[in-house]
Amino acid sequence: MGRGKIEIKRIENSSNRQVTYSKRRSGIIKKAKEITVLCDAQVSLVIFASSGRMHEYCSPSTTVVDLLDKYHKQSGKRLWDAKHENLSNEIDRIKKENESMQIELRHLKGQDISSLPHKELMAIEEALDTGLAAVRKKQMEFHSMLEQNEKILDEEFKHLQFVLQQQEMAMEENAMEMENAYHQQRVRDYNSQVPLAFRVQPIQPNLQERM
Amino acid sequence: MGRGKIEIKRIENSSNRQVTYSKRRSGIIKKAKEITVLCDAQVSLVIFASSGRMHEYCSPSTTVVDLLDKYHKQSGKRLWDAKHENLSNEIDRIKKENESMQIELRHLKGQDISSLPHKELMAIEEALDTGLAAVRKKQMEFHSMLEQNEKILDEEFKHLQFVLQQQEMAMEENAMEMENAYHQQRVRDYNSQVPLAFRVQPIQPNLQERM
DNA sequence: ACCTATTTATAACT
DNA sequence: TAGTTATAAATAGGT
Repeated sequence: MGRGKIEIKRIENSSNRQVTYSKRRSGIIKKAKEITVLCDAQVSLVIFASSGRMHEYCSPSTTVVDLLDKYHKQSGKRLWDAKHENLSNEIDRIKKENESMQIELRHLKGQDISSLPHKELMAIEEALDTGLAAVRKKQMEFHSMLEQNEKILDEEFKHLQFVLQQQEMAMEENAMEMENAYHQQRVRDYNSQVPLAFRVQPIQPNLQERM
Repeated sequence: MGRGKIEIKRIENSSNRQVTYSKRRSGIIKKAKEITVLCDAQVSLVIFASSGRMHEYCSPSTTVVDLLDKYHKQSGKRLWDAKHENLSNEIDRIKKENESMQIELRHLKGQDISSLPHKELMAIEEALDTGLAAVRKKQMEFHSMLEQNEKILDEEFKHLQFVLQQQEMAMEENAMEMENAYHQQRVRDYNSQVPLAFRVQPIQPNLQERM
């Protein structure tokens, strides 16, 4: 299309070739843009001139990498290196695992079970029963542990109370003894002035030894 | 270029769009071929239709991978690495998700609950209770459906039995009538030779009518 | 899929 | 490298 028809073969004249290259390049890119808009297609186009200069076009809302990823999947060619492929496979694998776990979780929570075959329902019920039993057992253990703790604390408390009481008594006795000592001195002082027949006898003479 | 000018915007008519897509796609690919020959350029062209179908062109003596490698180098964009990194991140993300789901599943199954705080145990117990209730409800529904089915089948069976019985009776009656007819003929034959006083009277003369 | 009027791309030229 | 134009090529709409 032009002033003259040309054969499709390498243009020997280098400057002609260069001119044709840029004109046709922009033509192709224009057409690529048009087909993306008209037919909502996605296009990845990379052109290298013989000089090595590169031009690219990629339809909007995507990237060359994305398109090449799709290309990779569809063509089955090993565009990406092995590592890459491994990663992709791993992702797929994990995603599947994820999904099945999600389903299992939902089932255990009683969701999405409407269309389940009876056998599976039974299995789920059994799993739930088992789980519940285990959890309740744990709860019981926890509970009895609490009780145990309480018992121990209680005993400890009683023991402390006892010790405290003893200490108090000891102090009291001490005080009493001091008092006694003081008092007996006074008694002695007094007795020395009072006849023996009038002296008061203690009811429990050895009280301090017994406590 | 055509019978009419068209605006460059999405073609709403789907079949028109499809037709235009194939025409223009082959046009672009043709031009890509031409520019490679005329200007010895290298072209990598990948086109995806909105349907997902893919077409590609790659200039001869090279491959999409080679061109992408060049593209990769020239564009300076670290597409490869970026992609790689994305994949790795995705894997990490999913793995974490996976792990937490796995833990949750184990807990619901009553495993690894020893070191759980009491509050979480309670939550798990509640979840299990809820799930169990839902599953049991479903089971009940299933069961009552079975019963219903059984009832219906039972009734159907009884009905069939009844019909069968009727048919059998009808056949029996038929046979008896034939027998009777035959027998009476003989009786008549015989009676014609025997005096009236010796004839046998049937005990229930109208038996066939009553059945 | 083919046809063709018309639009578009572009070869040669400036 | 850019603009012009005659012409080839692509293609929109129809069959």
